[in-house]
Amino acid sequence: MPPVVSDEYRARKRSEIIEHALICFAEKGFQAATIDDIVKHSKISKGSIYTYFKSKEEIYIALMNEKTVSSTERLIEELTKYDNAIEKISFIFDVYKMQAGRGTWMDTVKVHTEFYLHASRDPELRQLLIDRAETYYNSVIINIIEEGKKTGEITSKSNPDVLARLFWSIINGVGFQYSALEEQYPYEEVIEEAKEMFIASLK
Amino acid sequence: MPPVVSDEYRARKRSEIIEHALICFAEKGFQAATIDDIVKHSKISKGSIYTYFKSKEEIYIALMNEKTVSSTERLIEELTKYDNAIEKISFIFDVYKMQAGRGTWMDTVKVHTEFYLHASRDPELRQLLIDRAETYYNSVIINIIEEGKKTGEITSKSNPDVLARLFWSIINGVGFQYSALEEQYPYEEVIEEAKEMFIASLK
Amino acid sequence: MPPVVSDEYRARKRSEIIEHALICFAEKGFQAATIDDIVKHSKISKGSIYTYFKSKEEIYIALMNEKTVSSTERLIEELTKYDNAIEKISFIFDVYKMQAGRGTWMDTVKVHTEFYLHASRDPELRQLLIDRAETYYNSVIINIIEEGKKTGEITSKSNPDVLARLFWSIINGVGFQYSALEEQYPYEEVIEEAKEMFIASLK
Amino acid sequence: MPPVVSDEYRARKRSEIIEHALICFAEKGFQAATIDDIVKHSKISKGSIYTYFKSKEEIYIALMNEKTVSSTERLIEELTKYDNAIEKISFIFDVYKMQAGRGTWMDTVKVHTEFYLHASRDPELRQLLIDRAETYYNSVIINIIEEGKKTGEITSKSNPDVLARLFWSIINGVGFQYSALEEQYPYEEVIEEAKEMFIASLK
DNA sequence: TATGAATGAGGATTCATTCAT
DNA sequence: CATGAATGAATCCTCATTCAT
Repeated sequence: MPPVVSDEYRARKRSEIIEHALICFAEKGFQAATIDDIVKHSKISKGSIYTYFKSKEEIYIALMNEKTVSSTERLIEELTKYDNAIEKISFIFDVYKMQAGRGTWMDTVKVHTEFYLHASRDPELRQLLIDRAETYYNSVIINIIEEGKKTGEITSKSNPDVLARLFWSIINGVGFQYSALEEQYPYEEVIEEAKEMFIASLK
Repeated sequence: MPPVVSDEYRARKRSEIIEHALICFAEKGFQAATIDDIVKHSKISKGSIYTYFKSKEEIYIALMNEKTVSSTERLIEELTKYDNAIEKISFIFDVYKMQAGRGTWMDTVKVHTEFYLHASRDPELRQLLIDRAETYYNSVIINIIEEGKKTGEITSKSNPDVLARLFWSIINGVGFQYSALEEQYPYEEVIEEAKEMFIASLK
Repeated sequence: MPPVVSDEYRARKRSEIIEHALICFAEKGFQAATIDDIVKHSKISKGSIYTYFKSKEEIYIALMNEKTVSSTERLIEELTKYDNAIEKISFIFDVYKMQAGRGTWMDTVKVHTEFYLHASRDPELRQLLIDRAETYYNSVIINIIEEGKKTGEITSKSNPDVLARLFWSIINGVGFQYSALEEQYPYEEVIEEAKEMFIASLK
Repeated sequence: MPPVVSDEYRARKRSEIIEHALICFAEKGFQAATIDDIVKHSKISKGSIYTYFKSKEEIYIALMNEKTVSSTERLIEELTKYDNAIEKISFIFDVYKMQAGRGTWMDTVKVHTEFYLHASRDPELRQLLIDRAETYYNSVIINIIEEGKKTGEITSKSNPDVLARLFWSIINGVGFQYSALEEQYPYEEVIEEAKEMFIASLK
């Protein structure tokens, strides 16, 4: 018997659930958000959700994976447009700066941060986090820095790995404060300041 | 007739509960940690906990208040030892750098971060967060920067409020990543890098 | 897609829960009866009970509503068989007299009485009580009395509202004493005596 | 060693507790009223309450006993002022009629009714109820009726016990409805109507 | 696959009662 | 005797997950 529905149908349904789950998790937090919240928000029945994901936690993990992967892939692709290291760094700051005022992004930051906390308490997930920091985040910055050093754009003697860690810590720290304080936090100015500071330190 | 127990006794008991709650909340997260966990960990009976706090959330809030207030007060007091703005900033970075490897501090960071998320979803608590950011955090840095400008140590034209925001976002961002990744994260080096970067940008 | 279960199924389930709750409430009282008592008695799971009623109190209120409404409706319908006012009054006394020895009815009286106490302490429920006294109880008697006055059967000059109040107070008072003292209370004789007394006073 | 405090002191303290408990029980119901409510209302410490009564239920029982005994004794004494049976009955109705608007009395009725329910569920207390109905209540009315029959005032052929039961059922029924509906219930008129009806039936 | 009713373990909170001071 | 802190059993309710239709 052939599959009753296409793989593509299943993939779309999964995405749909994930999208609604993100909003629910952002609104109430992972623990406080219930499957019923997702049901209400997505209008997909509880039974259906459980045919696509075997637990609430699995939705959470899938959510994080897909967001990270897709956003990083897009970022890397866009970076190819620039061939100057400083411009690349500058571009990444600008990408985050542009997120100002976007609810979806604030939601993502909240869920992302909470997932970090969650994952840091589970050995398996923690490893995933560590791997991902390496694969998706640090390597991007390290590559740019090393490239910049070759061309002489960057003269900083600092350890590229440390710089990469600091880079993402700043992005996360600023984004997190913004997602919590919202309009009370001068997000764009702070990102701009961070950009100047970080780039100055590289030169 | 004298009171059955002194105010001081009660204050100590409250602190004791808070201390144990911090560990439990850090270990499992606020939602996942149960009152029974605190009972087991503290060996204080459930009923007793509820005579000192009227809900789990109240413990959480008290925990945050006391940690913030006492640590900030200590910090401010110690800052008076330095009369140079750059030295003051440098000292604060050093204070955080010294926390490396201290489990208690990593616990505090996790609980602190989670509380931020929690509070950002509750109008009343969110206001508390905003007020506290102003009163306890930003003002400290703004004062130092303005002092430094007067003495000519600091020449940066940037908005002191924005700088203060960035400062704490970096501290939080770095601390958070560290608390999640632990020994995988080169905390001391990152803090050192951040210190140099931030101070360079002020001059 | 058709609903998984019919409305009728749900209505029956609700009734079932209510029926078991009545017995539990009668046996121990509303407060003392636990949800687990209802679970044990009905063999319906706790979760299920909570999908039909959102709290123990809601079961209580539903219980009172359905009992009152259905029993009054039946009573009114049966009254149409008589076209003589005195016979109607006599019939109502007889209906209550017939309840002698029926455990279900004694249960209902107890729960009913306790609900009165409960409701008298809650502004919203108290209003419901007042409205119901008017709509379901007093009006029935007042209508009969006024009808009887027109036909000349009833010559009493007393206020029909006061007579209606007295009528129900007697029914309740007698029923309540009976439900508490059971076989120690000569219920049928007392109801009979009350009937004669009340009817004599109307003529 | 002689007793530290006099019996009279103890008796007064007990009464005091009982008086406050009555109000608390009336306000919230026996189960819902907590010992802490009584503590707050009476300003007597929890420990103290437990030196005078060994449980919450004991307060309840003591409350009922003292109220019943003292009020009945007073009633019987006052009845001696009348030497006519009808006047005596009339007087009792008047005593209850006079209670209109007295909060204390409405409180007593509520607590009394709830105690009935409570006691009817406990074999020991139920017996106490049955005995008391006989000793304190029915006998009073039966005596009057039998006296009235002797003097020829009363000609009713009805069983005096049944009449006595009906008498108290009416008093209770009317009182209870009044205590629940308060100003919505025309208490005085209903009592007056009941009095006329009952007396008419005796003659 | 889709649905939503059923399940019951789990968790926050309450409160009568005890007992050290 | 008086006090009120300590105790933990008891209870309501939630919610992730399962499964019959």
